[in-house]
Amino acid sequence: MQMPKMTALEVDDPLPEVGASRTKSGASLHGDILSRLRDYIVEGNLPEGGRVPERELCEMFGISRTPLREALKVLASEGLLELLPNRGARVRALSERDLAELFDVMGGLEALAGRLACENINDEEVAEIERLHHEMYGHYLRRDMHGYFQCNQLIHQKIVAAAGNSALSSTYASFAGRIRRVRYSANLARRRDRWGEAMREHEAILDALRRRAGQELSDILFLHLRNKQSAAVERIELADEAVDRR
Amino acid sequence: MQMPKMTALEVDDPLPEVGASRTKSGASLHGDILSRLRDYIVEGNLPEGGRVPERELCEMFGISRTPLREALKVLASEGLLELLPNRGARVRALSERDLAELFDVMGGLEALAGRLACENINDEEVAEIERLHHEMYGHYLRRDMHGYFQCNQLIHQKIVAAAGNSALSSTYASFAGRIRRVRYSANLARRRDRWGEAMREHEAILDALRRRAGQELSDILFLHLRNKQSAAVERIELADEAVDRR
DNA sequence: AAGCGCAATTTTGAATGCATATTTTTTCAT
DNA sequence: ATGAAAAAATATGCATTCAAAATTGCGCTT
Repeated sequence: MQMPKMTALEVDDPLPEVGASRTKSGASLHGDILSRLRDYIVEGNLPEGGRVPERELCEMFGISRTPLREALKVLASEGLLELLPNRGARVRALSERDLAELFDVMGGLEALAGRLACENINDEEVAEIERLHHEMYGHYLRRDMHGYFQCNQLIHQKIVAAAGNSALSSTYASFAGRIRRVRYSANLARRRDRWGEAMREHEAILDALRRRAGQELSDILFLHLRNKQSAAVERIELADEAVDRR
Repeated sequence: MQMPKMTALEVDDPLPEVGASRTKSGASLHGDILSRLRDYIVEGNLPEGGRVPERELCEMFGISRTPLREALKVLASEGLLELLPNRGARVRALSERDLAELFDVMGGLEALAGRLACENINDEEVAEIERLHHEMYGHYLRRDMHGYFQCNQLIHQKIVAAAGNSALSSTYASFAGRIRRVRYSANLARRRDRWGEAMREHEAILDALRRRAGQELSDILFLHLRNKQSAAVERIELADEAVDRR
């Protein structure tokens, strides 16, 4: 019923095709499957440390094992999965330490982004970030966590984009994805006293950016991420105690 | 001796098995092929921008196309290759700008490494780097480019290792590989006047490390890489004029 | 009834096969 | 002879197949 007849024009849609809607309009089938599977995992649809069901996924995406397995190897090299010899792929479980490491790397990448952004950014881009900053401040005052979070992410993304370095951008995106998977299960940085602190850090970020003070911005961003890290790791610890671990 | 023969006892060795000697003792065939192929490409055995001969490589490694193609996808995601739809893989040609971007990211990663190293490094590790530094200085005085280069690399590697962050280490290694491929064709940073400057920068690096001045070290390292970048890019420009490009 | 061993089933890793797309070669008209 | 068109050869992408490993199920022993 949903086994794709190998070649010829097959138009039947095997299943609702998970993630088919917002897929980065696929070039090749491989690339298509890759991003769809990545999204599927990042969004936490597979249990932490759980086996990756090759057969099911093939049926879900309506493809054979070959392109799926190619995607698995790539996702493993990205750090989202781990491959056990003769035992297939698992969703990589992140220890507290792993998470701390990832945050530090994110911090390093953002620090770099900040420095480069100061070299390259133009006034409009700064104005745009400024706008987002004030919008975020509004959310902060209204205690709108969700809106705040969204602006926050956007600001960080804008800074990375303003760095104008594609190698940096893609590396950053990859790490963001790895961390995001965790974020889905345990929503981060909800500590009340952390919030005000974060807001103040963002003031400093904007200020340094306005002055194009690259080195300073670099430093603030790293420390900002360090603080995010502490908040996040605390959060995970709590979550780990509530649920059970591994 | 170390090739786990897959199916029936097929003992015939199609070809000398490139890179079989120093392979990272293969866990799976996939991982084995992956690192062997990566080394093969990084060492510049395939022409820049040239087609990757699937068939030949299969014969060379004595495997079928499936694991090879898996490796190709991974190497493409690492940025070493690019995949053209229906036209296979090409060795990714790095423009001047690409190279500058890669150096900047390396700089950002080393800056991070320096900062983290200052938090974690112990006295023995500092002593080891100090030893390497002095050895390197000896090479500098004797104008021994090769020895200098080797010590230099080792120092940078030691700093990254001292950061004690595995995510950082593997990302760093990946970028180093991408840049190294270029380094093989055009040996970098041979400008005479640059050499003394680099040596002075290394003095500052060691000094900051001794004082565990993370922020300072971070900054020095980024700028150090920036200067390396300029030297390298100049070098490439010259090489590009001599040969022909793309 | 719990533990153990062995066969059946499932899953994994990799080779092979096949249809399509691309590249090269040949043919033919100008 | 030159260039376009057609045909052959080749390469690519993906499906399928197959052998080995792992997992499961079942009967047997204790």
